Amino acid sequence: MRFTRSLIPTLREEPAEAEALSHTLMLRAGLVRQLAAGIFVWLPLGQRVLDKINAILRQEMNAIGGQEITMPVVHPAEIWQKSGRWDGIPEMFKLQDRHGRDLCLGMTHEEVVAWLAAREIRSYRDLPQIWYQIQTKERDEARPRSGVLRTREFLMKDSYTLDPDLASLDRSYAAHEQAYRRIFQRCGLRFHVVQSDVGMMGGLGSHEFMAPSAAGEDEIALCGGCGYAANVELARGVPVPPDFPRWTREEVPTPGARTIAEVAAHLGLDTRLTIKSLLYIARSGPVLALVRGDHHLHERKLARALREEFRPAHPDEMAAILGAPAGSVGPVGARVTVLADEALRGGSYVVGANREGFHLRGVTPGRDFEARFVDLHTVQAGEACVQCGKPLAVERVIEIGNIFKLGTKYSEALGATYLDERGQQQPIVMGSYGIGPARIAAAAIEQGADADGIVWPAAIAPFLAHIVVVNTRDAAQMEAAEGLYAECWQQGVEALLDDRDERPGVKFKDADLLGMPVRITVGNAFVREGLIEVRSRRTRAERRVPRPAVLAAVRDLAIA
RNA sequence: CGGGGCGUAGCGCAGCCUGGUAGCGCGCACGGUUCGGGACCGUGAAGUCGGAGGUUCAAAUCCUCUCGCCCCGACCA
Repeated sequence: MRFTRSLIPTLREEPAEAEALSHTLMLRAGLVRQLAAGIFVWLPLGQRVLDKINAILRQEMNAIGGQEITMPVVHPAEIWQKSGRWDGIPEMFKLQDRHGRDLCLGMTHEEVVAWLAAREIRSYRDLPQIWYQIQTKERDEARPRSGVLRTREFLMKDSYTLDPDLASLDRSYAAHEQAYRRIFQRCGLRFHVVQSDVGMMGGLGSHEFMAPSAAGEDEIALCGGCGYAANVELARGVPVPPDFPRWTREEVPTPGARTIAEVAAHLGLDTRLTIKSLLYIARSGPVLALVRGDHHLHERKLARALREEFRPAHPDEMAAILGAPAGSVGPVGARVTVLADEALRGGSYVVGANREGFHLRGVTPGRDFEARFVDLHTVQAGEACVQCGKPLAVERVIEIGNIFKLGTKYSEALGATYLDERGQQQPIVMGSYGIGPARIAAAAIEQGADADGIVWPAAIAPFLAHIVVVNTRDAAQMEAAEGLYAECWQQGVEALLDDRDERPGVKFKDADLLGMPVRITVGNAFVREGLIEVRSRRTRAERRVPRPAVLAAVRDLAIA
């Protein structure tokens, strides 16, 4: 690829709309352009990155027996109505055809896979199967953000396993986990595999592949001692308990104190000696959820404990149900269901008195009020690991892949069954597995970039080598560069030739911004001494070598 | 969906408060001088000031509505 004949629109300045590092750099390096909120055009260089990633995906999926197929983007409503997912998913794009038939745009393909399996799989002899595709997904996200990290239209490698039973599913699932590890390793990413919430997907278990990055939307808890790793939406930790004072239960005035911080300051206490009382309205009635004053309630944890729909109470409901405004409510004497975080068991705390401007001191959950103890608080760094007791670390991460054990939910809904060895009809056991190639690209940028621009892992770089001709009007330089360019491609080294009639500084800056692993410079050293400069983008190590040694130096530095 | 911010030339921004018909830097085109880390001089092209309505002799500027984009939160199959 020659720069002068390519669409590589690099930007000198940071685009105003970009906040995340990867977003800024993808725009500046001319990889993508945004058409609308969460909808992107992939330009030639960005497309090459996706192609590299997709090639790795295909290799590793094929290696575990995956068969590539392509399913449609447009789906009839019927299959989603059968699975029960037609209603209640706000992210689903819905439309009608000219006859008024309901259709939707595919946000995932369990329904189509189950439909296909229902028609084509008949016997246990047909199982197991692994089907995958690399295809566009459409999700009307409430808030697209961070460049290509959360978009409304995106490419996804999604695969689906069909197995006769749970033991076989476990094998398919394990094969995927191993394939995913290889994929992310080959893409040059740092990542963790963590336990995750199965969410509304329903299912028997799931894991997420998480790449550490400040731009991530998720947080995970990690134990350096035993390897425990989980998304904070379900990660459990044991907080260090505070020293409880010996106090007798009594009501104390806390005029004007509305927040935990104000109450604690007013009483001269550590916030860890207070309890935060949060009122929710569930379908079956009001629920008071309690966490320690310095903790945050995780609503996904509350959702798992309640198993019904709920929402935060409005201020007037709080007053009507508990007789006090938000800052003064508490569990003692409250005639509502009380859920208390397990960290509160056995301690002695300050809680709201359900009387405006007053709190109760010396309250022990379980003794002074009845409560169901469940895990509700969001793990914080430093809490003890539930498995080994070592302190947990909390890291911000980008979700680059996930794997689900689905079970028979979709196969039963769509009638995907097989006949077992005894001629009995059985539902097919399914698994589903996803990877977002754009997120791999963004995570690679986030993890590798330096102050000058992108630093691509060699495996997914648009090109391995970037040839800079210092002076394109010097015939000798141009001829040498052309020769090197041809030789690179002949030898399987994909190269970009910057043949623009620009000053060297411009070309060096762009080379750094674009981030190819190796830069080859043809300039004065060649004119004077016949030497070519070969330089590593990542380490900045540079070698001056005679022409015949260039390719070897390129390969050498690309690995370094 | 709740909260906040921003829409002026391809990009980054000023002008708006205090109305008088648009400007700077980069980029782009042409000419010249330069040429190893985003050169310099000169000339030039390019803008329905997001859109609609209103106030006014006059609106980028004031008012109303509306569309779009970004950020925080909720949500995220």
